[in-house]
Amino acid sequence: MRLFHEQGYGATGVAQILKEAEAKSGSLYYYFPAKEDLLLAVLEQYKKIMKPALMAPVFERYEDPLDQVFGLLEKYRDMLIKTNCTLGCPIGNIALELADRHEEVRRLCGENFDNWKSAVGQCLEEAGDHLRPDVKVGELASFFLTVMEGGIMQARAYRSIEPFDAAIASLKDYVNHLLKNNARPVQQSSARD
Amino acid sequence: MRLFHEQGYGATGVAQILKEAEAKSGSLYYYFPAKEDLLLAVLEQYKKIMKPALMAPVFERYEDPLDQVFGLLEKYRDMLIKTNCTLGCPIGNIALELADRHEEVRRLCGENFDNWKSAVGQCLEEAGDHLRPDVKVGELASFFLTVMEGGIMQARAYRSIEPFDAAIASLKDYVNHLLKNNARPVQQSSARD
DNA sequence: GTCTATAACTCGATAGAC
DNA sequence: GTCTATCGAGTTATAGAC
Repeated sequence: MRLFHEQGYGATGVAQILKEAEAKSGSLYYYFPAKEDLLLAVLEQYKKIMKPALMAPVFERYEDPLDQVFGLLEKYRDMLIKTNCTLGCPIGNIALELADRHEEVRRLCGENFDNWKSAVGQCLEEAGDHLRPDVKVGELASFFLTVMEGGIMQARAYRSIEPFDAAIASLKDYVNHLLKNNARPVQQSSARD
Repeated sequence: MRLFHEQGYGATGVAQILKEAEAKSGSLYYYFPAKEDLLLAVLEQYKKIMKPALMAPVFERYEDPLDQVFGLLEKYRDMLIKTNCTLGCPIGNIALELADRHEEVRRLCGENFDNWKSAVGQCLEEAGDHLRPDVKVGELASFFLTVMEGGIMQARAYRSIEPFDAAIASLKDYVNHLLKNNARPVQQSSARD
């Protein structure tokens, strides 16, 4: 899981996996008939842990559903900062590297994205009272994913957090335009965090 | 250029390049000492042709600068449609695959992004009269790139144009919020095209 | 400058002993 | 189930003839 995230699937050799896992090829291939099966298992694992390991801790820290959503984006920002803007979203990486060639991989990336958007969409539903009635929650959740993935890509390409922060700032600005007039606006910068 | 775009850098073997180019290894390595030098040349080539080959034809078709920008996005949509949502942005692909490992590659991806945003930013400057005075053109241009790249990623992961179209629709909605009240809004769907 | 042949190495995967 | 040894194909790159 870690190596695929850090280096990508193709660039990670089975030999390195065996070395860092302190396992032998016989053992690995007994459980995973091919390298690709290992990737599928990794993607299944991401599906399993996304909500309990990634979202739950964030959602517990905030009451307001919009704070929860932007707190989630902050998690990805933390990862960029910690890795000097080298590590991106593990699903997005795999999707761009392999979605065209391995249908099963593509499907699992889609399911991970679905779960991500479903969780974000749920927050937006809860914030529905503060949103203008014509706002389509599903499309907005999809837009959150789009902006996050695009922001991560630029952060990695520039090896700088700046374009990611700019993307989130624009997203917050947009969300504020979608709020009813009497709603408390989403704060720029870390004032809300 | 084509093979790196279709398959990625790592997944494209020198042997395949030689075969499809009908060249022999001796010739290739005479001009490009290593495979990576070929990639650098490809990225330089993208820098060269981006404006004359990609942007100029679009910008000629439209008078209104906002039409020009969204016409450019439509070009990427065309590519997704033509390839059944398998081919993405060549620069974004390379950036996510190699930005962490090859500093020179990363720098060239950044320069390609810079040029893209500079061209989009110029359009936005020209549309400045219709934009609210507090709109920061540079940040908005960066947001266009973010949304486009994120939209392409989702389109490829779902092998469907729908999430891309949804992303562009949200972006248009946002831009309309940034327009002065007397400005003609950007049209959703193909009404403007 | 371009050719053929191949070196030197890594890749994913397997066979067979234990 | 796990081990060692290794297969065969594919990789990037080079040497040397022309």
